[in-house]
Order: sequence, then C-alpha cells, then structure tokens
Amino acid sequence: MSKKDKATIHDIANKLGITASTVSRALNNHPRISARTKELVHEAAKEINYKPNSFAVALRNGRSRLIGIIIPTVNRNFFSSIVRGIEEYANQHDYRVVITQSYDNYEKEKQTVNALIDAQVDGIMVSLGKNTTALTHFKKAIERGIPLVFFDRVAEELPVSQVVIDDFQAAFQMTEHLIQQGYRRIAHFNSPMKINIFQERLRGYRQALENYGLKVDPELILYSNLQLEDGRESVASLLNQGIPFDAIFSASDYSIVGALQELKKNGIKVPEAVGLAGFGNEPFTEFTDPPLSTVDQVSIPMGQSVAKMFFDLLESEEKSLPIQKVMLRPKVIFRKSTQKIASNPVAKIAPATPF
Amino acid sequence: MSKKDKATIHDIANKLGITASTVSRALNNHPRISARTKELVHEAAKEINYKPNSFAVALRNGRSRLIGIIIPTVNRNFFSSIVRGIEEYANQHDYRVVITQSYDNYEKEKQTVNALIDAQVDGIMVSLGKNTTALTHFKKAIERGIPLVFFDRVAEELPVSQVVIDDFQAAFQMTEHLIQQGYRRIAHFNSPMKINIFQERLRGYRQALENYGLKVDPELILYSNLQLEDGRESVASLLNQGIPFDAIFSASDYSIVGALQELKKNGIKVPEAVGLAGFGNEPFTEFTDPPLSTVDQVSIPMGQSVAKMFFDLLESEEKSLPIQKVMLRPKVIFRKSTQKIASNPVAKIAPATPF
DNA sequence: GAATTGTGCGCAATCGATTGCATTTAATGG
DNA sequence: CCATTAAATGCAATCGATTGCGCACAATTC
Repeated sequence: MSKKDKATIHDIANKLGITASTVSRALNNHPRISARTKELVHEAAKEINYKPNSFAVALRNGRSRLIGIIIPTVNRNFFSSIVRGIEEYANQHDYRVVITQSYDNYEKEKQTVNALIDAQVDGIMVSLGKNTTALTHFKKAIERGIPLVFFDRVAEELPVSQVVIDDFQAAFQMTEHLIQQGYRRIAHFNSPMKINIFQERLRGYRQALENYGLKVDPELILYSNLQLEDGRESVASLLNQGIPFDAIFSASDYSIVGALQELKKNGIKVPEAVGLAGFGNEPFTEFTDPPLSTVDQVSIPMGQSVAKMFFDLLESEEKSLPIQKVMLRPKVIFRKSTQKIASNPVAKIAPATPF
Repeated sequence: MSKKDKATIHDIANKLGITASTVSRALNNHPRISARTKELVHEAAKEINYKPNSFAVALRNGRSRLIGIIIPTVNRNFFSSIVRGIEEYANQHDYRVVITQSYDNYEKEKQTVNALIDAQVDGIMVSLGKNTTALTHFKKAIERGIPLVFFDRVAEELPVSQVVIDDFQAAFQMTEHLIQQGYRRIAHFNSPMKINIFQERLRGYRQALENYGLKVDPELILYSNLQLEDGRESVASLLNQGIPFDAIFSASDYSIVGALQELKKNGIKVPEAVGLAGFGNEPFTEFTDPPLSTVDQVSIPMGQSVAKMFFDLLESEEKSLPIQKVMLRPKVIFRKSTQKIASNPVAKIAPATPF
C-alpha cells in the first residue's frame, strides 16, 4: 500500500552520488573500495532499511540459499525435532529451509523432488518414504549437481552421504533387555518394507535371540504397516491362533500401543504376563498405562549432524565430494512395560553409551 | 556436474529461429501469437526439458509464488494437519510453502516475520505464539501490502482476516456434558496468556456453570503453562489444599494427561471419582487409560479454510480488501474419562453440528 | 487501388545485484 | 615537473523472463 517499493542499491547510490557498482562492492566488502565509502554505504543502507533482493541475487549468482527437506511427515516427534535441528543450523548460515512432506507416498515424493529442483534449492536432505523403491528421481538431482544428504531412512545404493542411528544395536539391546527380564517367547512386529531401518531392527532382534540361545520362531514375527490398528490386529491374530508369547518388541511405537490396548481388552496384564517394547520414543509412550519401554532416536543430535554434514558438503563442492556416513548411538529407554522383575519400580533410562 | 545448465527460453528461441519474446509470449498463451508457433514452442520446451527460472520470474514480476506459514510448532497434530491442508491447496495453485516455527517465542516470531518479508513471500499465514503481545512486526507486513491471514490463535486488534474455531461453544458443551454426567465441582485448567483461545474456553466454562446454576469457584480455576507437568502439579495442589473437586476440564490435552497420572498415583479413580476432559484431540488422548474426552479442532477443514481465504485475498488484491472472519464448529468428543454414568460404555463422537 | 484494420513477431528496456574491464584520480618515483 | 603505478570508482554486460512499442505483412473496406 504505502512503502511497497523496497530499497535497492540504486537508492543508496543516488543518495550518496555514487554508482550501484560501488554500493554493491562496498556491501560485499570488496578490497578496492575505500573504508570511508564502505562506511557511508552501510550507514545509508541502514537508514533506508535496505535489504538485498534475494531473487536478484539468486538469479545473478545461481545460488538460492534455499535448502529442501523431504520427510515422510512433519507430524512425528522424531522428524519435527530433526527439522528443528536443521533449521537452526541453516538459519545461522543464512539459509532458508523448505520443508516438504512425502506422506510416505512414492508419487508425492517424486513430485516433491522435482518441485525442489525446479525451485532451484541449493541442496536436499531426505528421509525416504516407506514405499520408495526406485530412486531415479534422486539420481536426477545428483546429475544436476545438487548436494544430497540422506538421514534415518536411507538408500544404500546411492552414492550420497548419510546419517543414521544404529538400529541394529538398539533392537539388540531392547531384545536382550526383554530376555534378561525373563521373557522367553518374544514376538516381533516389523514392516514388510525394504527399508534399512526395519531390516536392521529385525536383525538386532534375531541376533539377540541367537546370542541367548533362543530359537527364532517365524510364527512370532508379524509383518504389518505398524500403525495402531495393526498392533491390535497382530495381537488378536496371535491370540486367536493360540500362539503363545510373553513379550512383544515392535519396530514402532504406534503398533505397540495397539498391542497394549488389545491385551488389556483380553484381560492380559502388562508387564506381568506380557512385556511390551516399542521404537521411536513418541511422547505418548510415557502417557500409557503402564508407560512403554522404547528407543529414543536422538533426533536433535541427528538434525545437527545432518545439517553439519550438509554444509560441509556445500562448501567442499566443486572439489572432491567425499561420501560420509555417520551412525549415531540411540538411547534405549526402559520403562514399566518391560519390568517383569518388579525389583526396580522406578523407570530408568539407559545412560548414553559412549561410542 | 553434467547438464548443470538449465534450459532457457533463449535455447528454445534459437532452436526455432525466433526470439525469446515470442517464446515467452507463446508459453504464456499470449493472444497475438499464432497457434502454430505456440505449438512449436511447447514441443521444443518439452523436448529440452525447459523449466522457467523461478528467480527470474519473481524478479521480473515481483511475485515470488511463495507463501509463509508461521506456527508455534510443527510437532502438534493440530498444526501439522493445518499445514497439510494449506500445502495441498497451495500446491494446486502452483505456490510453494515455507513453514516456520516460532516455538512460542516472541523474539523468534519477530525474526521469522522479518525473514519471510525479506524472502519476499507473497503472503503470510500465522497462528500466534503464546507469548506474543506486541504486534508491530505484523503491522510492518501489512504496511508492505503483504496479505496476512491469522488462524486459531489470532489477534483481534489487527485488521486482518482470520479463521478460528468456536472455542466458547466447545468449552461450553464439554462443561455441560460434565454437568449432565453428574459432576458438580468442576475444576478448570487454563493459561494466564491473553490469547483469544484461552479466554474463550474460560468463558465457555463459566457460562455453562452459570446456565446450570452452579457457582463459579475461583479456587477451582488454576492457571499454568498447561504442559504435562503443570497438570500434575495442579492436581497435587488441589489435593494438598484439600479443595474438593470431582472433575477437571482442561484447556489442553497435555495437562489433562498429567492430571490423570497424578490422580492414578493417589489412587483416585477416573472417571468414577473424578471426570477428566481435555482440549485438542491429540492422538495420545485415545491411548490413555481411560481414553480422554476432548475437543477436536477440525484441523483439516481449518487448513482448507485458511488457504481458501488466503487465495481469495491474493486475487482480490489491489482492490478492496474485505476482512473476513470465519468461525468453524469444533467437534466435542466424549470418551470414557467423563463417563460417570456407566450407561453407555461405547465411546461416542458428537456428530458434526451444522451451523 | 489506396486506406484501414489486424495479425504475428522482433527490439529493447526492465526487474536488482554482480563483476570484468576500463577510466579517473591520487600517490610515488626519478 | 612529468611519467608510472596503485587506489578508488564508473561503465556496461549479464543472469532469465516479461512487456510496451513498433514494424512488417496480410486481410478487409470503400
């Protein structure tokens, strides 16, 4: 309405009786500009509230100072915390962040990648959708020379840097914990998807059983989409088929809550008759009755790690692009839902194990 | 690395032996360009995979096709659902969305607004932070002629369009429900913040009590930050002081979960001895034991409503800017936590009441 | 057949910032 | 005091797309 016209370097130039070139150089601290002029320019800039036009800069320099994040959904504690970590780091470096959601939908993910490329982001950080199999859309970005970093849900086939947590270790520790508590017929809920995180969790589960001389019973491994309803159904299925079990380790917090509800409905006591452990440390795992043991995916450190890796990559660009892989140590949290041994009624949190 | 050079209209022009002007006009369906030429241009564009350079367009047109969203945090079902609604609508209109979080921090909110203005977004949609009092940062946007739309947490003092839910009605209905269930000493948890939503919820609570001839007891109205811990403390405080109560209606789901935990700890039965009702319909309210009655804030319709209002505003721009206020009807959800009367064990959901 | 109206397209400026290549001015040398 | 060099700035092109104006040529009118 009123002062809709933004100040430009030309306004500064006119004000001072010099040219825009000089103003530009002064603002960019060019060595061939006198200290006095720089001073004047900065003053004038402040006075008329000059802000560089980001589009002009982007057009001229070919760098947008925009980075894209692709995550399955923002509505998960884990992802939103990561985003927060990235955002803070990026803002400090004067970059803006575009958050996009794939909703675990392959088509949407493809569109999103293309949209980001068209938007000319300077780089993309991705956590893959559950249903993503083909990766051509990312190859396109790589060909374009757009830096790429994967986190959590990654694709091993692509030559890109990545940050993950040690899902194997976490699953191993949780399963081990269940065994040590005295549970013997431990069921496992997992996803049929071919994503690293689920496969690693399964591997950890198996390894723990084997290490303790327990048989891995295929009947006890149930595949589903790991939502709340899936958890209920999986438990119902076990009960209906009369398959005995005394604990469940789920690769997702959601399905373990479903399991809890179904068990309660059938009058089965947790943790006395059946122990329950989830994965993800969603906030609600603390609110259930009993509170659920779970795995914290150290989202904040992951966000920072991703951002740092990314900006390292940005700067090293045009030179060699060393592919980095960082694996963070998750935190296994033991709560009441796995306390068959009632020795220690206080929930305890595993200390951050050093690397 | 390889085809890093993006195709431009000049490439198309060269290919066809015409000028960039013609190409531009052909792509924009200018009436003075022949059908034949348009056809050729479109073909060529497809062939060399031409994508307009958004910065050049933005620079030239002064419109960025970017809109900013400011919300307290993305990690709340309510907000992320709204974002989703907005995003879908915006993408259909070929706009991109920048999501930013204020973390309920006034300073951060100010910075964010400025950052968005500097990024030259074409408009901003905001849900205010809890601690926002001054509104000068928004006035700046208004002066700049940047369309603004508020939702949920709004400021009445500013001449901008807004979408809210009927917090008063929802609070009234929930309190009424508690009364009808037979609860008489109904406590209320609220925030000391001067935000519309909290004040309206308080008003609804009082009105219901009055309508049913119940006294509004100041001792029963507790102010806090409404987090989980606050809920525990509020209950503890009531118990310690020996203030009798047989129900709690909280303006937040988080504090009602805290209340539930504290009551359980003291062996007080819910819903038999004390009824509990929250606000927000966070997913975890379904997972607690017993499941909690709460208010669904119809986030999806709100997102759509906000987006629609916003784009209407964008188009009507330069003309009159009628200020619109939309008030959506929330859904009151009755679950087990308020079922003093055990007549109906099945959780029932209030039908969407028509306006 | 000359004048008028349309149609299809090119020229060149523009958006705001950057930058290679002058050009001007000041400082230094002989 | 004039030449040489360094220091400080200006000129003009550029990034890619858009658009007012104008120029050809064709179609229409009387």
